[in-house]
Amino acid sequence: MSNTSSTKVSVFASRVYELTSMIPEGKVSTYGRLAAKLGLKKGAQAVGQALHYNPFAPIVPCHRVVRSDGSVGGFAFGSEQKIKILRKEGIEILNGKIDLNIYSFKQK
DNA sequence: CGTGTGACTCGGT
DNA sequence: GACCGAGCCACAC
Repeated sequence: MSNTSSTKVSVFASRVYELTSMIPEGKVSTYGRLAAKLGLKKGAQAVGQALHYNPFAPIVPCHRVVRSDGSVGGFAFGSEQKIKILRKEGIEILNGKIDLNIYSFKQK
């Protein structure tokens, strides 16, 4: 996903997609965690925007990124869809919330 | 270059 | 638990 020649998307966004695409199936990550990996411990919102503008919508598993409190957060195609997909991947969602203690994907 | 906005997060009420 | 306000960051105007 690295934009080598053209600058369709910002470098920041490219990194976000890269990190997002490496999330394994059945696991999830949070906006804040991705931001931290980019060196922006408080740029969770910026990460969220990058995913919102996500030109790789179906390619990048942006649905595996949720809020730090376990809420599914948002989704370009609607949070309902997001939940559906996550459940399909084997993630159990109770009350629109995900058990981060079980499904959170932490990589160093 | 200043402002507003949002798929965020945290702390207080 | 829900609502609110403040802080942070990238991006569009």
